[in-house]
Amino acid sequence: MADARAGAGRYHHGDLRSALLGAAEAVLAERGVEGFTLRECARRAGVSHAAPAHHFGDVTGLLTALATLAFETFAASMREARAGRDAPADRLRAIGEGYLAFARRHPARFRLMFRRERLDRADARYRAAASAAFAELETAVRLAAEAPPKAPLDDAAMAALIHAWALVHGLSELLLNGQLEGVVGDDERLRLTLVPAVLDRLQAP
Amino acid sequence: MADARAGAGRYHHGDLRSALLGAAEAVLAERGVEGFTLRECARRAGVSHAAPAHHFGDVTGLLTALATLAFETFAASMREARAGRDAPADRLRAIGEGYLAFARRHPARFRLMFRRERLDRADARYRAAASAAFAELETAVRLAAEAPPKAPLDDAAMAALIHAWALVHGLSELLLNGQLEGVVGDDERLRLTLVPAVLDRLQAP
DNA sequence: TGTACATCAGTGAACGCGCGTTCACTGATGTAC
DNA sequence: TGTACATCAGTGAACGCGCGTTCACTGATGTAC
Repeated sequence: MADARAGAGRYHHGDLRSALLGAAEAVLAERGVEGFTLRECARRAGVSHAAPAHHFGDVTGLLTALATLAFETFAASMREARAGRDAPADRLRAIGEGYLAFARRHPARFRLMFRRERLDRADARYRAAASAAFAELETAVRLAAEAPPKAPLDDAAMAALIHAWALVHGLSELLLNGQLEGVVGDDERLRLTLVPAVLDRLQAP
Repeated sequence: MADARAGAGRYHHGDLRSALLGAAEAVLAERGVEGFTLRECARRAGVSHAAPAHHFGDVTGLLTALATLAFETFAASMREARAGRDAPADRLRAIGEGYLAFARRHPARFRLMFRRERLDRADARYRAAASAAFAELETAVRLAAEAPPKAPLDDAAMAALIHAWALVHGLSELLLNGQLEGVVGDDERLRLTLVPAVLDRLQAP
């Protein structure tokens, strides 16, 4: 019978790729992109420091894989938030909630996804995942702006899309960086009243 | 007669503090916060690598001083943009333009200012400079929302303030990270039509 | 069913690198008398 | 005007650190026959 605990004392790990991604997730959450190192990931996966190169090549490779997974979770967060909200304005607002919810729940992943450095943005899987996530937002804006499903967006609709994205992205950034604490003070008021009020502005494109 | 070129071959530099800030500015612009090191700053200032500690203590000290200067330039950028624009809606829009203009002109400084790590956000001068910059935005929103100059903002006005900040901040981030390129394609259209159209949304709080 | 062999996954020692920090020092400047 | 001395600014050698990368290796797995 095979050992149920994958990798326990065995020479071959069995599923090192997944184990490394899990470890990397934790390192990223704890130390951010800046403090992220391959050696620490290997350490946590209980494997020699040269092992990750086998699966991901280098730091960029591992982080790109991580960002790809993050984009998938991100898209799922928006998809879940919009479930059952059929009116276009409701749906757009819900997408905003899903966007923000992900940023708050996974700050390190969120910051990673939108970086330029240490990420291979030309990677096919990364691009696909990023596009799929963005499509959630775009579709919601299209519906709210009553734009046809496939045709290129005209200036007004495109401006509405950029507005929606910038608004919800900026809100995420400001919250993540703790910038709004200095402005509002009362955290309850910020969370329960102001943030929802700002998200309301997504309703009318 | 004293040597006019400060620091030329002399043991005492004369104005090392300024020279280090200048060098640090360049290092930051070229390598970003991540690639920022004290030793490189010292190298560029033509001074031993232990010298910066004398003036700034450590990396955080130097970066905090740099961020403080950046906030001052940032506030100036908004002040200049609003000069001569007296109608409240015009003024708010102009503040947005100044905000964005600074972000585009000084991406590394912009990113530095809003960081949490490697920055002493409790530093008095840093706080003062950050507050002064933020006051530009707040005042413009107050005028546009017809809120009294000193009293605390009510929910609607506060939401308008956060909306304005998030919008313009998010737009800056997305542009800086090149996120919008994949969406719009045509750079002219983005710059000349869409960004102004998004900034227009600052007019009605 | 067994054997040989290729392929793959992971090891561990070694390398060179640049960093921040420390520390005794030295050269310059300013001040007291 | 001169001298002594304290203070300050900057030096340069040394330290330890963790990193990424390389490389010959070894142990396990799978496949061909």
